[in-house]
Amino acid sequence: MRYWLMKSEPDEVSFDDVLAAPDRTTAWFGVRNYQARNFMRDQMQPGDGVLFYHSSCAAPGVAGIAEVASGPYPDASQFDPSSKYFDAKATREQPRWISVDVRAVEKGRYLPLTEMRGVPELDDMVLLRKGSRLSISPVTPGEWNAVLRLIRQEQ
DNA sequence: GCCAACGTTGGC
DNA sequence: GCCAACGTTGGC
Repeated sequence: MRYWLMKSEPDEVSFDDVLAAPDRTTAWFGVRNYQARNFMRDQMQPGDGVLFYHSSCAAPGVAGIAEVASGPYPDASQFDPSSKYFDAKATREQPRWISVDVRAVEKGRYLPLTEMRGVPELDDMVLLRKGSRLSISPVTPGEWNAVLRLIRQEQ
């Protein structure tokens, strides 16, 4: 069992959107970075823990807890010419990009990035490293436990 | 809107 | 295979 942090722009897909979706599950599409793709393809397993992170918004932070809910499969948006994620070099026979399904599990207190930066257990988090832009990054068990403790704190 | 940091592209 | 130019990410 591994742990991950996955970034989503809440204007596109927010944690509440996933909570409201059928089976609280959504396809994670639009990843167009090879390192992030390889994490999904090679390392993610159904049941892995996911920190659902809101990026590119007024107050970036962890919006909820989710889990990986499928194995990898081709990202449909790469084949759709009307999608901004269309990739002319991808074919059905040779897909380039993949998705996994993600299921919302628990919504706690919103944990802002600004607060995360002050938490000693999170000092080495990939997310917090200078210049880190990965949309999917690994989370250690220690980091996972620290984040869960924080989001379950009373407000 | 700015801009640092990083990834990708393409000429050579 | 190098690397400059360009594009993107994402916090601020």
